[in-house]
Parts: sequence; structure tokens; C-alpha cells
Amino acid sequence: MRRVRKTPKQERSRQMVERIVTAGREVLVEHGYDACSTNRVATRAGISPGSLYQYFPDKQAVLAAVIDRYWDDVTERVAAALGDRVADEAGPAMVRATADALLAALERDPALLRVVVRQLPAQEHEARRASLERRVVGLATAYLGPRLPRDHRRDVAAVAWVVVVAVENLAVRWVLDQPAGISRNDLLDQVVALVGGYLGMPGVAGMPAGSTT
Amino acid sequence: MRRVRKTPKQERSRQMVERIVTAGREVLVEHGYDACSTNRVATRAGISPGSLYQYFPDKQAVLAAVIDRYWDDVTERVAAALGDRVADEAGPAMVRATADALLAALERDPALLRVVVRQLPAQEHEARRASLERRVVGLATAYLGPRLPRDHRRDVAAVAWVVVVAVENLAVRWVLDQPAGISRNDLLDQVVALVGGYLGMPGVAGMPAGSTT
DNA sequence: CCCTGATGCGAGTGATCGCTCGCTTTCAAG
DNA sequence: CTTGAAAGCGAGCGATCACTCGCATCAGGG
Repeated sequence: MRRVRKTPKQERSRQMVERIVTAGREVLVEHGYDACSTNRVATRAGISPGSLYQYFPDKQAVLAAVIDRYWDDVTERVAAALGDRVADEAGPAMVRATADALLAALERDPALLRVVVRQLPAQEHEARRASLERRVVGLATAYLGPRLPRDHRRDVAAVAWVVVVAVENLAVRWVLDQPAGISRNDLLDQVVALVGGYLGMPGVAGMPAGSTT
Repeated sequence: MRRVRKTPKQERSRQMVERIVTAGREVLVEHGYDACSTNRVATRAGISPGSLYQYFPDKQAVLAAVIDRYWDDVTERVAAALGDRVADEAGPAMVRATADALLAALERDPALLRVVVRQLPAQEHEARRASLERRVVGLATAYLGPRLPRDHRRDVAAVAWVVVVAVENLAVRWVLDQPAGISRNDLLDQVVALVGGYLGMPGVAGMPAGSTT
């Protein structure tokens, strides 16, 4: 019954955790989820399996740390872009800037994104991804609250959820699948049209005046 | 080197495959992905592990069959709803009907949906889900083609992709997460507003006249 | 230089699980 | 009935892998 070391030297320990998490990320990207054994991570980190377990209680914890860092990083970047501009940009520009920031964050490490989204069982990173969403939904709600027409005010929560889920998934899917014929700018245009049309933003009428009968 | 039985009696064989796939689905739902061992599936199907391997080459194939059936079923139901009505309903009504059909299909077995989407590595059901999307994107493209305003015609593919990905993910997420404060009808309303606003459908102006500066 | 506790090591253990193989049962044809 | 091949069985093999434990190493105070 070996216990996790209790912050033995604070500094050395933090570095070790860092090394292990980095090694975990590298193994994940280079060998995939199935081949991501604790021994391989330890070797990659330049330590022995036994040492790894002085810093993490089990394999799950190592992976969780990798995933946490990943989504935290994405969250930071998006929140920064969104936070900066709340209320000081016109609607469409803000939508585009936010989507752009999200795309940029996801594009920083497509290989890791692919492993996380495609190989890991979703429930292993569900919690972190949910917290990213919660934060963005919060910001979106604050933004939308006073801007929705009076007769739709009570729907803010639903509207914010719909926007966030839709945009997030479009961004992830676009980065991973690179659908033929849709350039990065096309995607941003479409996202602005989608959200703008939904929210009735002036000057963004979706595909305007289409005959749809 | 035991080989898969070559359709030995056609009828009995088909029944066996059926029994095994059903058992696989049940084990998946009742015990989860991690506990879905071949021995358990065989036991559940009332056969021995050895017999299972006369009908499937490996574990992966059994799971693939379960997943295939699941997405095929969903695809059928959605395509039926969409196919019936292409061109004989007004835009917004069609969007709602399609979203409704998708929701209904996903709601038929939420437990299985949860296991498939949350526990299975996404790449294991990616192919089938992609084929559902391809089919719906095809139908959507056919529908949208002649209806988009001339200056957006060249975007049909992108528009169809955006609509399908957004709606699909909203539906799956709604069924699995049941977000507080969003009823089934709320969701349908929002989807209609989202898609309608995007496509500029008359009478569906999203959140109309919002001040978004 | 010795002692001691903290740190690190890595071969090994125990459990799991996909899959197999040699045997038994079934059944239809002769 | 006999016979033999097809169908079915299930104990167990072989490989993997998360995790452990007893030992080596080292730092630094005496």
C-alpha cells in the first residue's frame, strides 16, 4: 500500500509531475490511447514505473491530468478572447472573434485533439469539457441577457446553450475532419451567419431573402 | 486457426448472429463498455465463447455489428422522415419535423446512445455516424440547392454540413444531458429558429429585431 | 566515515481477457 | 442401427498491463 508522496520537496515534486504529464501527452499523441501504458509513460518520462506511482495514485489520474491541462488551456484562450471584448464589439464581430479564438486554440495541437476526442472514451474528458462549456455559456448568457428582445428574455439559458454547443462542435469537427471545400474563413463566415441569423443580429441575415416554401 | 463458419445453414446462422448482436447490445447497456468481454457476451447469448468465434472473427466485429445496427436504425428513421417530405412542406415545418424525427430516434434507447457516445472510443463508431451524416447532408443539399439565394449557391455544401453537424450534436447532447430548463419543445423551437435564421426562411427570423450593438 | 531516512528503481505478481483447440454432442444419410 | 462430419462446448493458454515491494542509492547531519 504505497501512498502518493506528500509534496516531499515541493519543487522537485512539481517538476516530476510536470515531466510525467508531458510524457503522458507525448505517448498519447505518438502511440495512441490503447498503447498508452503506465510503463511506457514512465519510460518516456525517464523514470521507473514505481516512481510514477509516487506522484499519481493510478493510471486514470495521469490521463486526467493530461486532459485537464488540455481543456484548461483551451478554456483560457477562449475566455480571454471573449472576456476582452464583452460589450465593446458589435455582435457579429464578437461572434467571429470568439469562433476564431476557439479554432485557433484547437488548431494548436490537432493531434492531441484527435486523440482526446476520437480515442478516449468521452466520459473521461466529459467533466472538463463541460466546464469549458459552462464558462462560455456563462459569458454568453451575460452578453445576451440584456440584448435579446423582451419576448425572448426567458430563453436566454436555452439560447446560450444552443449557440455554445453548436459552435463548439462545428469547430472541433472542422479541425478534425477538414471537410472538403470549406476553408477556415468559410467556416467563420458560416458560423457568423448561423449565430447572427439565430440572434437576429442586424446586418447578418443568414442567407438573406431565400425562397423556402 | 478456426475460421468463421461459411453460412452453414443460412437460417440457423442468421439467428445466431442475431442472438449474439442482441446479447452484445444488452451487455453493453447493462455492464458498460469496459465490462463487455467476449465471454460475457457469449454467456448472455446462451452460447460458449468458442461458438461466438464461429460467427465473428473477433471482439471488434461483434461491437461493430452492434454499432452498425444502431446507427443504421437511426439513419433509416431520419431519412424516412426527411425523404417523405422533401419539397412538400414549407421550410420551417420540415426542419422541425426532421429534428423531431432525429430526437425520436435517439430517444428510443438513451442508455445505448449513452454507451455508444460516451463510453466507446469515438473512432469505433465514427464510420457509421459519418455515413448517417453523409446521407442527411445529401438530402439537405438536394433540398437547399435550388432554394438558396443565387449569391450563396456555391456555399450549399458548407451550409448543409453546418446545419447537419449543428443539429445532430444538439440533439445528441440534449438527449444525453437533458439540460435544465430546456424542454423537448424548447429545443425544437430553438433548432427551428437557428436553422431558419441561418437560411433566412421567411417567418423565422430567429430572435427578431434584437439590438446587438 | 557512518548512519538514516528519503528517494528511486525495475523485476515481478496477480488478475484479466481475447481467443483456441481438443473433446463431446447432434443429426442426417446410408 | 452405424457412421462421420458439422456444430457446439468450455477449460485453459498466452499475452498484456496496472500496480507493488524489497532493495539500491544518495544527501547531509553527526
